[in-house]
Amino acid sequence: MDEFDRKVLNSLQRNSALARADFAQEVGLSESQAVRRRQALEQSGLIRRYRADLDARALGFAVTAFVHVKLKGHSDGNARRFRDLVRLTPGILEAHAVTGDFDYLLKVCVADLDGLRDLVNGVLLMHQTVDRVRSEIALEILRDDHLLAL
Amino acid sequence: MDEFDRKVLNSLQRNSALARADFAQEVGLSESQAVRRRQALEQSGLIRRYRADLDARALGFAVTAFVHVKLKGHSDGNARRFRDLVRLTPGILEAHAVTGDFDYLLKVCVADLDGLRDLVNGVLLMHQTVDRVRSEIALEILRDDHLLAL
DNA sequence: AGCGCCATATGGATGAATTCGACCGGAAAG
DNA sequence: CTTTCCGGTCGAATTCATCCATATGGCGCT
Repeated sequence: MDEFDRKVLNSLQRNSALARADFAQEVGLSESQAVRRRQALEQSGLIRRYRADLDARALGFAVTAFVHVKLKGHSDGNARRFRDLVRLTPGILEAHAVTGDFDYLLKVCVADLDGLRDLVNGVLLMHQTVDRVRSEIALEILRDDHLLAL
Repeated sequence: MDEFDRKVLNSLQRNSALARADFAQEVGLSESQAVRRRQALEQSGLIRRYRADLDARALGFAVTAFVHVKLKGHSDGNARRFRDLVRLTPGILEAHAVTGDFDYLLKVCVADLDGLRDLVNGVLLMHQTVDRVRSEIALEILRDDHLLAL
């Protein structure tokens, strides 16, 4: 992990669709070497995958919200069941176990407030493991680039 | 936006590095048509960009946290200055204006707790516009695929 | 409904450009 | 001196951009 690897990762996390020549120039290496670096980083697992970043708003997902969740008990079984719920429920973009008054923080993206209600009241609160939730609706996205500060 | 477009977007948001042939098969169209659909969706802006998803943990970013921020006043100037701060500060992956007791919710990713302290105490709380913050540290990532439920 | 007509969608083909994978000789580092 | 890193080359595979012929789906008209 030297400066070139960082430049490779930085270039790819910003735009993985660059032509080889442009990519190599951005990295500051020859094509062959820049690509070798990239392949090594893919092989090592530091690059998890390549994905398309979609415009949620334009696709009709008007509501992004952050939902805090507190479980009823804290048994292993409850945690496992909630984990399965989170993994299988569409519309959940991220889910983290967090410190603080709540147990989990979910980032969700749905079509409208009805969708949020269905998710919160219909899915989360209906689940046996869930005690209570608190939702915060995203009014505006100031930044959403997921860029690691390499 | 028919079912094929949805399949194209779904395939790409999961894995944008598929070979053309595999991509077309996943979509259920011929190569030429599947690619035409993809190009149209790129052109329309529904596909914002292609990016590499990096393994933050393996890269030494051990701490992910969610930081609620409340501004001192709610003048336009304050909001604008805070927006600039957020845009320019490395380590902030997302920033949203949200409903609730706080004004903003930031997702940050830093090397360690010192890095979080530097960001919260050194950057955010030092800023003129910021009244108070509340940090929640991610103890575990249950889900992080950012998959829209197309 | 039946019929022609048009715009669009589709699958396939083509040659050009790009990417890939492997290789090579030289430079740099240990 | 040996290992690793680098830049460049080569042919093969893939992707790209374009074209073509057909198929499909409305749409107006009878």
